[in-house]
Amino acid sequence: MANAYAALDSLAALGDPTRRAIFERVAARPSAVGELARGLPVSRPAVSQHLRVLKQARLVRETRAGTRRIYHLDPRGIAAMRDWLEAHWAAALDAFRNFADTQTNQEKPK
Amino acid sequence: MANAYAALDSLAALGDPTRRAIFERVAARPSAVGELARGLPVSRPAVSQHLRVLKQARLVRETRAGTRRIYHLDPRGIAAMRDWLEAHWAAALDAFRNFADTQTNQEKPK
DNA sequence: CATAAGCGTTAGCCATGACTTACCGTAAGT
DNA sequence: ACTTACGGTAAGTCATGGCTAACGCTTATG
Repeated sequence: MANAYAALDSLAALGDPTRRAIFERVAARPSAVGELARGLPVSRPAVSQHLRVLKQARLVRETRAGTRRIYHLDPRGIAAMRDWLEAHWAAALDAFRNFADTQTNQEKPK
Repeated sequence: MANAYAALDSLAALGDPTRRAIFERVAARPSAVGELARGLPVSRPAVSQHLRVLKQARLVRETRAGTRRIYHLDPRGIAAMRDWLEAHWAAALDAFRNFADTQTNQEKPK
């Protein structure tokens, strides 16, 4: 169940708002560390530490270009989250229908 | 705008492993608070507090049945996460292709 | 009315982790 | 070789939040 753990890591990683901001910037365009730090209210080492977490969660990958590291998205982490979420999405609908059946008294329709 | 924040709340809420455990149990079957607490290594008030966070994130909803509160899934939070993730899933693939192109050119942005 | 069951809430403790400063390694330019 | 730019790492501080114990409210049952 290594995939399941990867999905959990992704969720935990994106739980932090600063990491979400970094993730969305990297999603918009592959960027270097200093470049990301300049557009955020935190220091460069903080960005570096966040990128390490995102990397461990398989959400980003780095490519060295001279002294710079270009970070871009890693589809693996997103795919793991996507699979995890789709499974529970199906369960949510099932449970909801099941619950709605036993509640068919005064429930207002959409 | 409200939807975007809802998606972020969902991600933050599921970032905690205990909340994920509670969420998955509720997803499997609508349950009462004490019932959930008995199957988890934390106290009942802890479960209650986690359920409050999950409720604010639109991931669960409660229904009163006598003195008990039955918690079941709320599709809204999952749908918000799903939409957010699908958007970045598409961006991930785009950025990935885009990155592959600039790799052959050795261009540096900005 | 009295008792019990089921939960939410509060107060407080404590561990996790997010952040900064300082430092060191590496690669490119002069 | 020296200097500059870029970024990962270490150490230490501080706030966030997850947890428990204690309390009170509400509803069912005798």
